[in-house]
Formats: sequence, C-alpha cells, structure tokens
Amino acid sequence: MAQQDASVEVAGRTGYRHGDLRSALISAGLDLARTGGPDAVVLREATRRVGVSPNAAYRHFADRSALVTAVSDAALGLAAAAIEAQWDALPADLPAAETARSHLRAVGSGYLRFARDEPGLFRTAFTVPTDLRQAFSADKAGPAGRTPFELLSTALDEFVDSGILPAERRPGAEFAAWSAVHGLAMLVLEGPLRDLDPETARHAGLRVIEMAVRGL
Amino acid sequence: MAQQDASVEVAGRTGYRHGDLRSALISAGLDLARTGGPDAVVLREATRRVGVSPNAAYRHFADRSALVTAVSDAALGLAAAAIEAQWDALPADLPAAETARSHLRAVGSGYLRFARDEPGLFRTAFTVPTDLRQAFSADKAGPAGRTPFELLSTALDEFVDSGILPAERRPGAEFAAWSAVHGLAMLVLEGPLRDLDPETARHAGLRVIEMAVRGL
DNA sequence: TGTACATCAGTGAACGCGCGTTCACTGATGTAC
DNA sequence: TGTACATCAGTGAACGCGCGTTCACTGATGTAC
Repeated sequence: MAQQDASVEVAGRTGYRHGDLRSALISAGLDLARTGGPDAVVLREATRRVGVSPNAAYRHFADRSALVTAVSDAALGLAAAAIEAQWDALPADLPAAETARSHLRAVGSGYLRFARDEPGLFRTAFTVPTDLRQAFSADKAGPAGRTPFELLSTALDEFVDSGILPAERRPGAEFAAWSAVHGLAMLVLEGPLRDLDPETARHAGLRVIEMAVRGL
Repeated sequence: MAQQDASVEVAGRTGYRHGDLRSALISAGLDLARTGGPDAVVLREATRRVGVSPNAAYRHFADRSALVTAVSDAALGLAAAAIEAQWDALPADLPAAETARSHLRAVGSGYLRFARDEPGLFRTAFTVPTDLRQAFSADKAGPAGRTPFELLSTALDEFVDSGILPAERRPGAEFAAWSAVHGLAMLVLEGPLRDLDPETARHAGLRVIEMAVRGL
C-alpha cells in the first residue's frame, strides 16, 4: 500500500490523476476486443472499465477510431508474439531448405493458432485498416521486434536463398501464402465454415499450409 | 398506368397492400449491402426505401437478423452467378485434365472478380453465418442452380477423375482452395492489404489461384 | 524552503442520433353462405 | 350476385437503449521565482 510510483501505477488511482490512462484504455480495449472483436471496442465501455469518465478518453485519443487503431496495433503485436513462439520452437540444425520450409510452416501455424485461440484479437488485428506502409512500427511487433509480415517475408527469403524458390517467383509470394492461412481463419471465424468441427478445421489448417509450401 | 397486377407489382403500391413486401425488402437490403456490407442492412432504412412503416417488416421477418440472412442468401446467389459466368465462358473441347484446371481457375477468378466488383455484397454473402449444411438451398444458387461451393467441388472432382489429384488427397481440398482466394479477397477488402493498388492485387489473384492449382 | 501560478488531465452533465422492437389499431382482401 | 365476416398486411406512435461527442468546469501537479 506504500511505495507506489504514480508514473507506473496502472491498477487503482493515485488520487486525481490516473497515471497512465492511455495504456489503461488500450488494455481495456484489448479485453473488449478479445470477447467481441473490433466492434466491441466501445469507447464508453473502455472508460467505464478503467473507472474514468467517458470524455477523459479524449485527452489521449482523437476519437473512437484512434482508440480502435491503437488496440488493433496492440493485437497485432500479440499475433507477432504467437508466431515468434512457433518460429523459436524449431530445431536450429536443419539443412537450409528444410529450415526455410519449417519457418514458413511455423508462421502459418502460429497465425492459425492465434486465430483459433484469440478469435476476437485476431479479427481486431487483421480486419481493421492497417496499411502495409505502416505495418512495421514498433507496437505491432512481437518481443523480437518483428511484425507477422516481416516474419513471413524472412521465411520466403530463405526459400530463395536455399534454392527451393526461383528468385523471379519471389515477388508477391507473401500475398499468396498469407492469403491461404488468412482465408481459412476468416472462413472458420466469421464465414461459412463457422460450424466446422475443430478436428476438421485443424486438418484443413495443415492442408492449407502444405498447399502454400508446395504451391509457391 | 392501367394494367397492373397486384401480385407482381413491386414499384409503387396497389393501394393499401404492398404486393410483395418480402422481396422488396430483400431487394432494398441488397442495395444497402452493396454499399456498406452486412452492417449496412438496417431494417428501418430498408422499410424507408420501400415506402412502408418500420414495423411492417415484422410481417415477413422475425427480426433484423432474419432479414440480413435473407439478404446474405441472395448475395450468395449473385456470387454463384458471377462464378458460373466465368465457368461457362470456357472452351468445351479441352482434354480432361486441362478442363479440370480451367474450371478451378474459373471458380477462383469468378470469386475474386465478384469480391472486387461487389465488395459489399461479397462481404454480405461470405461473412454472415451460413453453415455448410444449409449451403445448398435454392436461393443461394446461381441461374444454373448451383452454389459457389458446389461449383468448387465439381471442379475438384474433375481433378480426381482426370488423374491429376490422387483420390486420397481429395477430402478437404475445397477448404484449402477456398481459403486461398477467400483470404486474398478479405485481406484486400477489409484487411491490411486494403491499399494495395489494383494491378498488384490482380497479380496477387493470379498468383493465389496458381498456388492452389499447383499446391493441391 | 516557500509561495504563486500556469498547465492540463481529469469531472459531471448533457446533447442528438438512429436503432430495433412493441403496442393497439385499421382497413383491404378473399371466402362462405 | 350480394352480403357478412374473418383474416392479416399494413399503420402510427412510442419505448428504451447505448452510443460518440461537446461543454464549461475543477483541482492536482510541476516549475519559476
């Protein structure tokens, strides 16, 4: 109850000022997004959860969409972390071509795993305007500082370097690979495959990744 | 101004009764969806456009979600028509294997073309709960009476029949192929690839389809 | 070390909005006699 | 052919809801002297 530093205080209040309301609102927004996706990121509800009046949010965000964007960026960072976890779990002593393939599979399976485990955050990260030019900022990266898109690009570069993908087929390859896993995730999350049983969905995931690895 | 049959009258009114309010509301809903996707299918606005009081809709739909579902089904029918158009434009005298590949490409390019030309209807057709068990009803089919999913299945069956896809790899193949094109559509329509220029998007489309044809 | 003051992160109340939905109703239509 | 009647597709008014956003404000904090 004693040694509290207002500048790092997050839960509770140091009297009148909050301390770090911006972070607190993003964090509350993440909780909302986790449950209901981007539409559930409601400004009034976020302030309510933080214990602050609705208009206090306007000290830190121009409007609701600025909050949603910030939450989306944070969700993208979590996605990056999930993918990095798969990537890092791989054995390091494989031949180059096999490493490349494993890395691409890791990106794909990490992506699908995140979609399955955190559907709300997934949709918040990947269905909100975030154009590629901005896709490299720090708060969209995982612990190792790389965005999902960068991880995918790295894996595909390894394809070229190890000789299993002709250099002239490299441009645009990330769009194709990304589309495959993204499509499955969206079909199952909020599309016609909503009611696919988990086991079939899992198999479809492996199938889609294999299609990308072989089809590029 | 004279010979009007109340049972087919759609624009205007035959006095008190509307004639075919259900169809009129679906049609108004399609217009709304075309512009703004499923969220834009607003019950009050649909009745407003038809020239009827808001609660009149409740004679024909249990609630708003029933209207959205009906509009979604209609949009799916339009998607089927777009795909059938690509399918039918193909030359008929190709060898079996080449016919199979052409059909799969037609399904893919018809799907992506519909997504590009009618983004609102595309999202309405494919991001609203429509599980596969119901995916074969009549109003979700195109002029030739087949749903997009059936067209895709047919093309893949041809892959097996013509010997270019081992029968044991057939199960689940539609999920993989579908995911590839669906993912690209969603990434470009409402995802991180929103700002991709049309030409790059077109190339990505061809690339994705080729990945599916080769990778299965 | 103490005091005056500018800053600005919060408060509290209120707004207009459009939505989905419900209520009790009215009056055109088709049918039975 | 005419009339009485049941049906039910529409009307009109109203509801509560939660939202984003704006207003004029207050009072804790850090800084200059």
